[in-house]
Amino acid sequence: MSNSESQTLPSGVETVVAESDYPVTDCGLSRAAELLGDRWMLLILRQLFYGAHRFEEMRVALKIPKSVLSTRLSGLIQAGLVETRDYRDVGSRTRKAYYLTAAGEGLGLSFLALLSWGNKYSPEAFDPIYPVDATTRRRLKLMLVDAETGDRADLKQVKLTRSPAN
Amino acid sequence: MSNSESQTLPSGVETVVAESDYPVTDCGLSRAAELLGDRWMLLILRQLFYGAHRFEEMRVALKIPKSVLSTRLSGLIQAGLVETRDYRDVGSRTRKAYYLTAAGEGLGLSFLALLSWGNKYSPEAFDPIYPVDATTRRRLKLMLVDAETGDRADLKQVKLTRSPAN
DNA sequence: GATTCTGGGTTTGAATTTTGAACTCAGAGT
DNA sequence: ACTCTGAGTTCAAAATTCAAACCCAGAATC
Repeated sequence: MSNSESQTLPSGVETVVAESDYPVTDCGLSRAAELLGDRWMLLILRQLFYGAHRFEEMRVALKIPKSVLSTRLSGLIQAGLVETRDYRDVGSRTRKAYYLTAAGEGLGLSFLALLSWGNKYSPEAFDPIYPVDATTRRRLKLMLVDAETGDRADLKQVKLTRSPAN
Repeated sequence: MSNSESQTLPSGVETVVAESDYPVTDCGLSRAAELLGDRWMLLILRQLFYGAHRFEEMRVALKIPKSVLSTRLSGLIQAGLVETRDYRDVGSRTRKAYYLTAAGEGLGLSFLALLSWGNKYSPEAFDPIYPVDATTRRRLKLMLVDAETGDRADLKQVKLTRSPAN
């Protein structure tokens, strides 16, 4: 219990906390936690990223109860991460498929980060999946860089701040 | 229901799926979902990132029931993301504080990705927190790059693959 | 050396959520 | 008219979460 200015963190990360010590209520992560803090959300979003768009497809892949899938998808729609589009298979009536909106797609980087973390630290990461560039086929990774110059930055050097100019 | 080779995804992302259509069981994301797919885990980890290491500190900040905090912390320890260290305040006996291990710290990038996503897409991102470089104070962001050359890559160009050489 | 205080828990029973199975609905095909 | 299927909804049982009460150890105080 110390500051209300600047604080060095375990990771070497430093935060500037405006007035309160804790909770450091960064709305950003709270929002993410609220939405993804659920046994199924991440997995459902993964299905959408990977190209499973239909209710039944997802239900079978995830072995998720229909009732839960239904309410979760509604939630995602309400949260603006998912939208529906009609489709029609021959011999079937028109049905709804689920697609990510821009906000949903926006989670792409987070997904890659989590995927890479999971590969690296899961006890037995058998047969992991890597991101590569679709054309060059070269391996890709996430990096922290200066927002303007693009200079490489280090996670240990990260400080979280409230106002851009500080 | 189509391929078993290569697949173009909604985001323009393409996957190479070895033999099965769905589920594309990338263990990486499954692991993350398993651990973080809980109302509290992300928030607890955030506390640890932000420098709250003591039980009571976290409990108050998050308004989380003691019993839940207790079991979650045990879970994090078992999962290898958190370890305890003893500390001693004057006038108190030795107690345990919780710190991120290397695996825990490894989630740093994912956190920044989620934070940035939350800031960008939450309906009302009041007073968001940004990552800046601790010394230069310049704004930082996450970028997808070629793992070796460091050339900038595009999320739309991402393809997920199983074997490094493909 | 008995008493109090506090952080860090565990226990408990009630409230909530999740689950799986059964049921519904709508429209296409036969 | 009847059947079939994807996409739900409903419902009771099971699991989980919650808040409050209780416990425990050791430091300080008397």
